[in-house]
Formats: sequence, structure tokens, C-alpha cells
Amino acid sequence: MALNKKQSFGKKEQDLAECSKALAHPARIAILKVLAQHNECICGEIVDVLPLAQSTVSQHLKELKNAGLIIGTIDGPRSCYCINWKAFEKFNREFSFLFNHLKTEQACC
Amino acid sequence: MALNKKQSFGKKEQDLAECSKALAHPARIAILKVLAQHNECICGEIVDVLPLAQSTVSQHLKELKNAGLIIGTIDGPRSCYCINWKAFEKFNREFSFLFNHLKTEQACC
DNA sequence: ATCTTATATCGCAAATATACGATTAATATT
DNA sequence: AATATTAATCGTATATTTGCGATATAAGAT
Repeated sequence: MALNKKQSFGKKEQDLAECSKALAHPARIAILKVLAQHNECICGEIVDVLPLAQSTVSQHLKELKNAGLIIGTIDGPRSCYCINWKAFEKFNREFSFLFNHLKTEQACC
Repeated sequence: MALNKKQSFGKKEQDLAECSKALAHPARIAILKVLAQHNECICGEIVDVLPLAQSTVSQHLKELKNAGLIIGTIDGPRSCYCINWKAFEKFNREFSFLFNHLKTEQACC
């Protein structure tokens, strides 16, 4: 039975995996790309650009928000999203930290 | 129906997502950590360290291998894995490239 | 007050991922 | 040749993700 074994791992491993999971879909990468390219926040424009239904895009946005990778603010009847650069830098740092141990002295393979 | 819409996105988005997906489980992060810490390749030692069955670990290793993040060579009756640093560097480069556009001039949120 | 617009949420179906025990394959050891 | 060891694969159950239409919510326009 696929019981949840994820909790058996350390917090750092879980956090990194969680963050990676948020990036694990081309639609969410595409959303981030759009947000990065526009200096100002966007909302339903993302729906126009992506080949997905509005409800699906909304769900992807929610996942990115939950992972802390984007920030969403309500602006009248519309929502405004933008990238949380601090979270990205943290991700990058954690990522590098974990694998910067023996990069130089690789003995095999 | 959850038809595969992933193919509707660009190759770069798909590749990045694919790579991220490989990192999207704490077990696989843990495996990579073990491989990074040991200068030499490992195999069933990973099974001893992780709280998972042998078959499950084997499956995770396969996914990491398919994503190109690790390299596996057969050494007699045992298998020997190690990190593919080049793939990691490529991932890091792609990742940074995608989000290094407007990091500095953030106007909102 | 009603209508429009923008977005989130719900409910569902299909697809994928996770996990394990059992089995298989391949090599060493006896 | 028979046995033990190591790891991959198969079959299966369960859990999670993906995707959409329909509906709800919330604010602005008429």
C-alpha cells in the first residue's frame, strides 16, 4: 500500500522535494517564465498564453503559491501574481549546498 | 479527461519540468545526497540507509537514471551509481537562465 | 439592483506516481 | 551443478496529480 513514507525523510529533503514538485510541470515553468518576463504582475493574461482551461491555470497558480514560489495579491476583481525571488534564491542555495560536497574529486563512472 | 497536455509546451519547459520531477521526492533527494557524500559509487548501501524496500529504491534509482541525473554501471552482480554532475550543472544553468531576466527591477508585490 | 468580468473552488474522470512483495536475471561462491 | 547474493522487473493496491466543466464569489459597470 502506498502509505506516505515521505515523512520518514529529513526536513531539508522534504522541502527541496516540495519545491521541486512545484516546478515539475511544464505549465508551471511556463507560468514562471511569463511572470519573470513581465516586470509587472499578471493575472488572466496567463490563461490567454497557456493552452489550458482557466480553472486548470488557476490550480497551477495555487500550487506555485502554496510552494511559496510566487506571491498573489487581489487587485479589485482580478488577481495579480509575481515571482517570489527570495524563495527562488533559497531554493538555489539549498540545491547547491546539497551537492557541492565532492563535485571536484569524482573517482568513478 | 486528463489528456497529456504536457506536449503542448516548449522543449525547454518540458526538460526543466522533467528534471524537477526527478527531484520531486525526498527519497530521491536522499539518494543523491548519499551519492554526493560518497566519493565512490554505491549500490545496495542506499537500501540500508533509506527507510524503503529494495524494489522501491531500485525504482527511484531508475527514475533518476532516466532523468540523466545519475549514471549506473553494472559491476558484477551489483550495480554502481554515481551523480552525473554535468547534468546537474546543465539543470542549474537552464534554471538560472530562465529566471535571471528581471530579478533586479521588481516593481510590485 | 442587475449584469458583466475575472478568478477561485468543487466535483469528477483519467492518468501517474508511490510502495511493496514476489519473481526473475545475472553473477559469485561452494 | 547447486546455492547464495544483488539488483531489476512484474503485478498490484493505493495515493496523488492533472484537467475540465460547472458553479460560486467578488468587484466593477450599467
